[in-house]
Amino acid sequence: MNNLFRALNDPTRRKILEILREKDFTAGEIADKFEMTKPSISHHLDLLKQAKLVTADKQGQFIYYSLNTTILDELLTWIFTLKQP
Amino acid sequence: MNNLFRALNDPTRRKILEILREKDFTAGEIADKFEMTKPSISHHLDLLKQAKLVTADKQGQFIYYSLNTTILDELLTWIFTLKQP
DNA sequence: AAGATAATTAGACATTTGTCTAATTATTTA
DNA sequence: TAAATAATTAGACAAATGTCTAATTATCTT
Repeated sequence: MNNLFRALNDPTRRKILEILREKDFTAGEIADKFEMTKPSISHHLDLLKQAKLVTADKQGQFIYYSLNTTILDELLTWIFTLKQP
Repeated sequence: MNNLFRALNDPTRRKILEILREKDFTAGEIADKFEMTKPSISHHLDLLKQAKLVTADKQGQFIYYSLNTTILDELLTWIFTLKQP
């Protein structure tokens, strides 16, 4: 859970997740959507990967990133438990 | 949302929320459940309050803290949107 | 009114985090 | 095979974070 909360605790990373909701993108395509250097985005992608919120699929020299929402079920359960009377 | 994610991104604060799920506690009672100084817990409670995850109710020299889960609805909506195909 | 108790605020300090530039690795293409 | 392209890794650095001790504020009790 620690990695998950850490990954979500940054607006850039949350935006990346929202972008990947539409479809898969390469690291470069994602970086193009931000006013930030590629290494910074690469680092954010790494944290998202550590949290298993995204998966990376290398195709030639490109790396496609996909959203993985199943890991969020853990978070949903935690929230629901907290909300339970 | 920033304050919310920030507040949740710490194991001590998440534990405090879980403790408050049972019933309201004073700051001192909460602090007693951790191996950490009172000022540190006070600081965590402040961040939780900033995120509106808890409310504080002063009764005499005691301050009772209560869980507020309604603020989590915002987070639930965000997660569900992300999960939506 | 003085001392005791509950809690916060202030300030210091080490660790973590987010960003950058420069360098490196891997792949494609001329 | 050399140059170009995509992406990451390495290392530096400022800002944010979590913890502590000491001091302060507010309330209660004798």
